[in-house]
Amino acid sequence: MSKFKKKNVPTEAELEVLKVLWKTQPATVRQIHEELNKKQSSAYTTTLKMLQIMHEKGLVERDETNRAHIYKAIYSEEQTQSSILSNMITKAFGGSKFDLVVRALGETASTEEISDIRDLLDSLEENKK
Amino acid sequence: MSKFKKKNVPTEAELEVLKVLWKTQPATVRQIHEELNKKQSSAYTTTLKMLQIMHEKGLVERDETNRAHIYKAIYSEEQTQSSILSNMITKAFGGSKFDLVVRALGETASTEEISDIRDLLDSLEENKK
DNA sequence: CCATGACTACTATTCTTTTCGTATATTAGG
DNA sequence: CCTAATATACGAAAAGAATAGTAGTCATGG
Repeated sequence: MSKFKKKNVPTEAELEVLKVLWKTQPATVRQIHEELNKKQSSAYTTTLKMLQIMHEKGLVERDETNRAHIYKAIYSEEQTQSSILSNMITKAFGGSKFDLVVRALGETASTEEISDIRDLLDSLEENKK
Repeated sequence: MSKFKKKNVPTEAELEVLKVLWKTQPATVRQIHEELNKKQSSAYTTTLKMLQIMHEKGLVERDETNRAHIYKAIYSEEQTQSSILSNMITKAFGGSKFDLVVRALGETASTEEISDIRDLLDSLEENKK
């Protein structure tokens, strides 16, 4: 019986790294770094450090067989989005998932979006059968 | 014409303060502090400082007429939730509100929740007419 | 074989957020 | 009045996140 589930919510910079990983799974630091630098430049060691920290935290795993370690995200994008969401529901929506959806759809939902959501609900109920 | 809209996303500690304010609008630092301490204790000046910072940032306004300043949130809980959400949609959901809703409803939506959402969608379309 | 380039580890710096101590002013009770 | 309680302001320490520099190692092409 585990005491407290370690919160797996990545920080902002970590999320950027994860995005790259999700696109091109196992990857070396070098590859990840190049990809990140397309958006905004930083030192190679910054990316490296980031990966090392994420490894300690258990956000990524790596293959150390060769000199250049090869990284993979441990949690999928979907899983991560879910944990970000549930963290947020707790902190900013009084624990109510419904409130979050209301707020998200609330003001600016287009007619099209609305029917998309309807379809989603339909398929959710299907699966429940 | 304003250049860049200042992001109004409160930090975690700021959000805690805001929650108290939304419950018992205008309030003194003392009142806010007592309320916060029910959850977790901290120094009075910590709460004070928090409010001062939030004031500078334009998250709260205050009445300085009397010695004990009286604070009010500038943005409603709904507005704040919206900006937190849109911030998050940008950063973690590739800008897709739909994806966020999918993720939120995805796994654990109960039958009851689903029908609640349907009702919500109905009323959204009503308003659109 | 060895010099050069590329890799990891470690440490330090910077920036932001959060927390708190101290100084100073104001108010109210005895 | 004057002391004790309570405010604000200010500065700075502490904690967390992000960035970067340096040292040492490995591997490989010339």
